[in-house]
Amino acid sequence: MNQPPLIQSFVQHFGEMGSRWGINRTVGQIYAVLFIADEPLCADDIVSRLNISRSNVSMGLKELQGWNLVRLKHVQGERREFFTTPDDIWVIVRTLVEERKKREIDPTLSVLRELLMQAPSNAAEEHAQARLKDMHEMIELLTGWYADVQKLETERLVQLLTLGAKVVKVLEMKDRLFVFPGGKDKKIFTAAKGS
Amino acid sequence: MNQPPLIQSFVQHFGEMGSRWGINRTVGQIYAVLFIADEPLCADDIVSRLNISRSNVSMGLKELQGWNLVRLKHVQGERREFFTTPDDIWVIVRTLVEERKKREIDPTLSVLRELLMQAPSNAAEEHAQARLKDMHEMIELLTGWYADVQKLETERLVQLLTLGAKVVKVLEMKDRLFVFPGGKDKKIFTAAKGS
DNA sequence: CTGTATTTTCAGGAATAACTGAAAATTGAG
DNA sequence: CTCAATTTTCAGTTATTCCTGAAAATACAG
Repeated sequence: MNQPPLIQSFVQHFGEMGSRWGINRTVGQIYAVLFIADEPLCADDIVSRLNISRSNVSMGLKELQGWNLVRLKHVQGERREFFTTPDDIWVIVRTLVEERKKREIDPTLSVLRELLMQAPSNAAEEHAQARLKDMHEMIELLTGWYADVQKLETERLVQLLTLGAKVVKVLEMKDRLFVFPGGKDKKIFTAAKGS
Repeated sequence: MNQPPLIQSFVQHFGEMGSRWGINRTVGQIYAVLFIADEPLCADDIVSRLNISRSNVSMGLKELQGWNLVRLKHVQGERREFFTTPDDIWVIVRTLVEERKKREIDPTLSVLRELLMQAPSNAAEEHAQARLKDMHEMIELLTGWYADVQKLETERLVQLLTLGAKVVKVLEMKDRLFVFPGGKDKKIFTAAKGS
């Protein structure tokens, strides 16, 4: 089936990017087709849009489901299975980040933890371990921050992103304040002198 | 050359992760060897540590240099070239993020911009474009935030990461304050009532 | 339960990517 | 400039990943 040129370009681009994203061309294209479709698609819809074999689509969909990037959606009166991507782009981003973290970071984190448990047996290992420690601390900090931010509602998250580095200004401001705790939701703030 | 078991494990792990990170096993191992070494290494050092061909090392180093992940370091009285990774882990993280953004996000951003310039020619394209717009806005927000945060000194960055989502608390606090601008570095803050 | 629609699996072939050794190119000491 | 040390290139080989069609498995209407 011939697609409008806009969709065509988008799908083709996602295919080309696929390899850089750790999936293959076809899987990237399948995702793009689902993402841009205005309704759930069944496997055969994808076959006709991409000119690839039915079995390839089956495998691609399975991989995308493994990433939690596509969802099964049953269509009234249809026996076949239909697939969609979430409407909310932020749900998609969250899933993508979560899954990439799971595949690209968590295994390394766990190896680093193991290796740091071992006692170094000579000078070379000692230096190596110091290096691993640096890497480990960095990843812990990053993943800790991520775990924290991930919990935010999307509205808050977007707010934070919009603020960008300006948030640091707010932090600096906070540093200059004296905080007198007066209960959980009742604090008194007063300006401090100097910077 | 036989490496201590700790280093061996680390290098092997980086090799295994390589494919998930968009580089191949060998390149991952070369990087690991350089990262963990306590001094600059020349190509032959890497050959002997990894048992791969000299030409493979040459290609791997070239790729890593293309990522700005390894640096050339000349050693006193040596004709051969030596390589290192930066000592500062945050320099490494910054480079990694920058390069991945360049490869994995920027091309898509530019395609999205192009496609959004075109006028949709029918209903299908109209829906598609709305979808692309969502994606585009999300990426712009994310990359804008990144561009901003990237400029921070490492100390500030770490501070921000350590704070995690608590930064939102600070934001909420700020919201409850009345701000009377009194010059660039001189503001007066006073507590507001209610939430 | 039967038979058909649909999906999944998988062995074999096609396409890509990775690796090597040999040869060419480059570098720099003398 | 010469020449040996060193690095890079690249054609051919090997290894890996991707894709397909056919067959098996599954799902479900009747």
